[in-house]
Amino acid sequence: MPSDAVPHLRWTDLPVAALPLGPDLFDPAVTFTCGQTFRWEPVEGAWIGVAGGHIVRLWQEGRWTCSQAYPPGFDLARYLWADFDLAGWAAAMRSRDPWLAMALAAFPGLRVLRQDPEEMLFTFALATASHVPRITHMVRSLAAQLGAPIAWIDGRLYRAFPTAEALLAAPDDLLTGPCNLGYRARVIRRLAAWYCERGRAWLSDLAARPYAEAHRRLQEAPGVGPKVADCLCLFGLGFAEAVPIDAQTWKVARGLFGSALPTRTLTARTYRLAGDLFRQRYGPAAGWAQEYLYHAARTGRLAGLAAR
DNA sequence: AATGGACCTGCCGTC
DNA sequence: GCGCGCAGGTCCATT
Repeated sequence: MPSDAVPHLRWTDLPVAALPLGPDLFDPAVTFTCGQTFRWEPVEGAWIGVAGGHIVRLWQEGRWTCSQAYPPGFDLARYLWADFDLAGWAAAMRSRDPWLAMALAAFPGLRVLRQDPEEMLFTFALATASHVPRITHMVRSLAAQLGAPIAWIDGRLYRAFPTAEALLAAPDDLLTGPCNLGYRARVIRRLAAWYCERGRAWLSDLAARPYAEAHRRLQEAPGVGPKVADCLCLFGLGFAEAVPIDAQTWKVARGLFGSALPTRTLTARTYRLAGDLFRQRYGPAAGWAQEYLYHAARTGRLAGLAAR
C-alpha cells in the first residue's frame, strides 16, 4: 500500500485510555530500552512505538499510565502484562539472593512485555552475535524499508513491522545494504521461507502448549536455537518461566551456580541445566528474574558477581 | 556431548 | 582511532 493511501491524523484527536500503573509498577524508559523491544522512542514527554500493527503513544500521570493508539483496539494491559503482580513478586524475590535484590532495586518498574510472536521470531533471529544499538538499527531499518504504512500522525509516517512475506520478497541487497543485516540476511530469508509455509497459527498454537514443548518445537525453525526460542517463549508467547541464556546471563549463571555448571562454555546440555537452575531458584517467573539480572549485568551493576 | 570456527559489521573499552 | 576484539547465537564439522 502506498504511504499516501493511509490516513493523516493528529494525536490531539485520538481518545485517551488509562491503566493504574504508576512508575513503581511500570517504568517505560527502562522497559523500552533494556533489549526486549526496539521500536519505542521518547517524544516530548511521552513514548511512541509501533507494536502488533498499532501505533501507540503513552505517558504517565501520577499513578496512571495513559495511552492512545491507532488503529483502535490495542490491548495495552496485555502488552504490559499488567496482570502480573510485579510488586508482590518483587517482594517475594528479594530474599532469593542479593544480586536479584540489587537488580530489583536498581530498575523498579522494569516489566517483561507480551509482544507479537511473529515480530519476536524475526527480531531475535536477527539479534544473534549483535548488541542492542545495532539490533535497534536493523529492526527500524527493516520497518522503514519493508513495513506496511499504518498512518501519518502529526506529519510523521508510521510503519508496521514487516510481514514474513515482505521479508521473503525483499531483495538481498536491501537486507544487506540499508538494513545492515550482514550474514543475518540469509538467516532471515531462510526463516521467512520456512515460516511462510506454516503460517501464523504454527506460532500461536505453541502458546497453548506446555513451555518445554513450545521451546523444543520452536527450534525446528532454521535460525532458531535454544536462546532465540526462549526469547520467543518469554517475550512473544507469555511463558514467564522461559529463561533466555545469552552471554551475559551465562556469566551471571556461572557466578550464581558455580560448579553446578560442569562446563566453562555454554553447550546444549549446560544451557538446559542453567535454565533449570534459574527456575529452581526463582520459581515460575524465572524469566522476569532473568530480565532484571540481564539488564543489571549489561549495565555493569553486577560487577561483584564473578564466576568462580 | 563438547569444542572450534565461520559468519557481517557497528560499537566500545583498551592499548 | 583501532582491535590475535566483542556482541542478547546458530550451524556444521571434528574429536
